[in-house]
Amino acid sequence: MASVCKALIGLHRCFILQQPFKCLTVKSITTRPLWRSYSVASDDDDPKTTLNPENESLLENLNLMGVDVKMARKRQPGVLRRLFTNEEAVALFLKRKGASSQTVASIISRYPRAITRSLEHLEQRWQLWRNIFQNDLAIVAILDRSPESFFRSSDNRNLEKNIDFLSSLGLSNKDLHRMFATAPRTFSNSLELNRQMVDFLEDVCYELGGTDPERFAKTIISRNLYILIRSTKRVKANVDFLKVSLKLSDAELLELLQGSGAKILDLSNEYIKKNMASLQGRLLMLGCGEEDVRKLITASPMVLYIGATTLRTKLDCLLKGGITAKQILEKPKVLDTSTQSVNARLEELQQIGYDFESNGIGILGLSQKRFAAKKEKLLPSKNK
DNA sequence: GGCACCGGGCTCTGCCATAGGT
DNA sequence: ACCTATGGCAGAGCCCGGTGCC
Repeated sequence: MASVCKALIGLHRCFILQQPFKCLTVKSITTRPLWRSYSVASDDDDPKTTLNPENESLLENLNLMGVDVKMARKRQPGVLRRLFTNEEAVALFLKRKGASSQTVASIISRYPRAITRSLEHLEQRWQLWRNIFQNDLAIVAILDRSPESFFRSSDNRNLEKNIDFLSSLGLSNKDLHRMFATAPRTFSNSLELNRQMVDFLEDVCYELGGTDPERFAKTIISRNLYILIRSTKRVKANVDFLKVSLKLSDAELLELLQGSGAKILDLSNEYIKKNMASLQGRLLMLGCGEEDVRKLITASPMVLYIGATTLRTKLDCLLKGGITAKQILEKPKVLDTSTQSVNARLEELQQIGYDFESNGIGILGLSQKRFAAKKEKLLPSKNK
């Protein structure tokens, strides 16, 4: 069978050699690729379809596998024109790792280039991931969520170098694991790109008069695992924006960035600006001073994470419940609670006659468990 | 026991543009 | 001419509990 296949491939090559074919750039495919009888489109008048028709037996195969061919075509049309692909081997490989047929189909639909990877490449890449994860299913789950992260790069050596590099920064295994799980794209970045971000962070530290740039970079990355999938341009814009708009000294900015500010560094720059403006506008309108707002944001940069609309509804909801802007400034943690929870809690507390003026609003920012316990304690005394 | 402070956990893809290779 | 690999972007919060102080 294999020899027949080989012979056919040889024949096929002779046939297609006259064509300008880049379709044979199968440098990474080392397992036996599938040979197919692809029919040249009958409509010879159209040079496009004649020169680059889709591989019909591939389409058939994909259809049989339950792949959404329409989606695949939209995403990576070139893959459907390839003469040699590995869909069967890839599917088998993934299934052996515990992926269901639906998962496999969904992965290929969303990232068709997956079927151009060789078995050898896959085994290697999988092994590198397995050094981080305990079992195959954890990896399958990530592939199912984000096939592109796993399949986009064909460079396993680069993946290896990235792991080495990130480990060398002093990131713990736990951090690496979380990064693989939550920002897998990081590992498909070129080593150079990741290095650029780390260099950039270290430069920021230097410029702000910090003394331990390596620790600074490590801290920010570990606090914000998404940072490495952002552009330095974006992060720089955010650093600059925070510095100017919060009127921070170098030392203050340094503190902020490696503290709670790290989490908002990866936000889109326009978004962070919009949120800042909206927050300032609202609070000033409610009679807060500019300095109050500045202090609030410096102390709880996470408030900038909240979109303008969410913030507006949340503030409205608090105010309607009788909470004052001043109380919110004093206990910004309440903004950490979802509008839904805030609403529910306000209602529950109103029913038992809770007085925010004398008891404060801290109760609104507790975890569900602590809130329930606290409420439980309030009840009997109220009923007496 | 109660509170404040703080940090951590979860989570984040799917698309487009383009340089560069054949 | 066409394809691959890679960079970059928009999108948009909430919850939990340890610890230490009173």
